[in-house]
Amino acid sequence: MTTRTELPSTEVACCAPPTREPMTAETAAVLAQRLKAIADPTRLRLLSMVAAHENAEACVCDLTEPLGLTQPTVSHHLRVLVDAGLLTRDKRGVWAYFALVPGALDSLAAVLTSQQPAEGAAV
Amino acid sequence: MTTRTELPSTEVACCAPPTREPMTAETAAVLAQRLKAIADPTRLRLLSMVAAHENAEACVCDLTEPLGLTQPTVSHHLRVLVDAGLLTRDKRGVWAYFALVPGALDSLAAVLTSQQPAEGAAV
DNA sequence: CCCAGACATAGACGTTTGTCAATGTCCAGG
DNA sequence: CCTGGACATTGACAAACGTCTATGTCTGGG
Repeated sequence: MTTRTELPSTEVACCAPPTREPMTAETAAVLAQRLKAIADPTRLRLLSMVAAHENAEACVCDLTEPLGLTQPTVSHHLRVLVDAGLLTRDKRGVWAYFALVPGALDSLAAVLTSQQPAEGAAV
Repeated sequence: MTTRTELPSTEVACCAPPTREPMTAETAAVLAQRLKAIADPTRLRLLSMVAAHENAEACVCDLTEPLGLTQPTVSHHLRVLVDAGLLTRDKRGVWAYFALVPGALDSLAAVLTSQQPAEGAAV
């Protein structure tokens, strides 16, 4: 830490002071948790595969085989995506159908571009 | 896996077949690696703090104190962000100045919304 | 009533990640 | 030169993560 605090202006400062307010630690923690949900190759492919279906809806059995992973692993990743508010689970009969939450990915992307919290769009 | 392969149409299918091509494993791996760089509370705050400066430029000494972390830890996170193509490092004299790469965050966000690789905008 | 199949959960294990203390490197001043 | 300060690098360690096997739960059919 440079001794930039309460010193006369003769002291050298390495950079200019901030003009805007930086992100809060709490906001960063919430955003990071949501980003962690999609910062995984398998989960990105799962999202893509669900989106590639006709009604943006797919069941586990169709998602397991193309990934080359076991069923419990796929189930685990799907749970992470559901908990992050990116997918919805709908169990009809024996099968569980997963669908994209409309606008969830877009609101996440919007936070990155605007550098604004946009707390209202959170889960 | 359901026995949906090479069976007559009398077999029940859990969901409709995909209409579009899902994301490649390689594309998912590259995207996930870039997302991992920003899927961390400390790094999100670092990006925000750099962006909050006047010229979108800041040195390590100004970033360490508000985070409450040690200097090597901050240096490590900055390295991750530089490697991910989100920040640039400019060492002038004794100090190292970090600046946002214009459009880097936006191109990352654009991939999420469009669900398209957009490889041309990669690092 | 029992069985088979679809999916979830629990526990275990190797790998990755975030953090720190200690040390190295480079630049500017005296 | 030699010293102090800014930053990077290394090594170590605990926590978190991704994956698997084994098992549980629930539903529909015979």
